[in-house]
Amino acid sequence: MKIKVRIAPSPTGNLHVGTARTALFNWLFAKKNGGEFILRIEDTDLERSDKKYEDNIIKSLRWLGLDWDGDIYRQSERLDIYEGRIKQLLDSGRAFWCHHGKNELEKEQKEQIDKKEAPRHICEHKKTELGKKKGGIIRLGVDENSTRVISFNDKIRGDIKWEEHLFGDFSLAKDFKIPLYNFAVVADDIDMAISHVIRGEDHISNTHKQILIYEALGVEPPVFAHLPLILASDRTKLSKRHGAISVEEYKNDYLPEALVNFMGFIGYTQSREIINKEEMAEEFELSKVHKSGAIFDIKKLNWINSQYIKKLSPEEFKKLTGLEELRDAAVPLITDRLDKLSDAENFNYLWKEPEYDKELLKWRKNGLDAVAKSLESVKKIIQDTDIQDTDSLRAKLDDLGKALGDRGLAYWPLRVALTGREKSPDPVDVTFVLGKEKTIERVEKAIKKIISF
RNA sequence: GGCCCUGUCGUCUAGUCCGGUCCAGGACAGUUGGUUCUCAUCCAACAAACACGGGUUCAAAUCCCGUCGGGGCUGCCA
Repeated sequence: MKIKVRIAPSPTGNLHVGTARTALFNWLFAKKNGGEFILRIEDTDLERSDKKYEDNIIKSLRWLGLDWDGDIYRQSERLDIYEGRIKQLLDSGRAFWCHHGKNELEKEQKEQIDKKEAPRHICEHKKTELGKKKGGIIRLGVDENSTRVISFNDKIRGDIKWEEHLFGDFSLAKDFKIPLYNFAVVADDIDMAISHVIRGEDHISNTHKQILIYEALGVEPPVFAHLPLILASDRTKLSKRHGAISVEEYKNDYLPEALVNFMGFIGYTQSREIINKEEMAEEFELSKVHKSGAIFDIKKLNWINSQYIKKLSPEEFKKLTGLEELRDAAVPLITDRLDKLSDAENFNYLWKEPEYDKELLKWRKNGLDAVAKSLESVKKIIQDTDIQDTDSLRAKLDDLGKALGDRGLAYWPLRVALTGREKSPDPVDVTFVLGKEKTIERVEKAIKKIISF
């Protein structure tokens, strides 16, 4: 059997991280088994679907590197397929036009819930000729007296069973060319010869309905596998109120490789902490996917991201941050201490004049006069030294520190003069990046700050 | 309410199928210490979990029963 999987997002919002994770797992499964991975846009809900979301989904999947095979399928372009299948169901008598109004159905279900029953609806007139279209809806007939148990073997969870009489008739389409989710999915998966349906856990309860549709259509269902959900920190399904949920919102701070690496860990234990998707694919087994939901832990993502940032080449880093003017030597100073790309701004003293209060120049109990003296000596050292030779500059500053009886008195004021910050990389490295001229300029500026009050 | 899924450190998890090697291991986060002018890195250490109750057994995180908890679905959305 040819392995064929799909990711089927609906364009009602930007690409959700949950959808992205599902896409990744489908991608991994396809790669591992030499199968095909298809992208199908489920845009049957005309009111909520929007082309701009479709564009975002496509763009985001590309950004993540989750490339699909072949053309993009859109349900809105496949209406004939649904019409054919819905007529087949109508002709065989498995589906029928239901004329109960929406309100009537809702009222009935409410009463059932009050009576502590499973909400369901069975049309009495499904076999009658009343069924000619007159503003009704097409539903699949389910035998309310059935004693049958519908079951499927989930590749992640094992057998999942359902008693057929527990769910009533359900809706398939509003019209021949207006299919509803459960029906459209089945019609498409059949037409596209999907072999494995790998999707989120929230679809488990749709699966039995879909199996009934396969059955009515006389087609063998595919293999199903339901991934655990991505949870927010309050353990509920990740949604808008939890903040960043679309891939879009991660693009400024995170590397796609890092996000993919992280998503690979939501519901799966990879053999290494840092692993790319090709390596994940080699080891991927559906049976090893976890069953319980996992919280989206941004701190772990940050750590993974920092690991990837450290490995960035100066060219890559400059391109990603737009800091094209930066000297290559400055890049590792930044990337070694970065979680999120946008935090590169914290190192702007490498390309901008720093501003700071002169009090910051003080080292421990030493007064500003001692600081000024130290800076004068430092300035002299820098003037007389080839600063590209960091070892020798460091040695001279060490000597100064010894002479002053405190290494900090030599290093701290210089560091603040150059960066204007409490925390920064080694001032010797910053000197190297800034160059002799700029360094002396900033040291002089610091001295002036002190003596000009 | 009904149905379905699920339950090991704060978080992600290893171990559960085939009970002993687990007074439960790793990673992230946290805390402390070391290196150090500060930060980061690195190193060392600390704290931290088998949801609960029964049962089976010489022995249970692992098997059985029950309870409780969490989540999802319950649409003429997907």
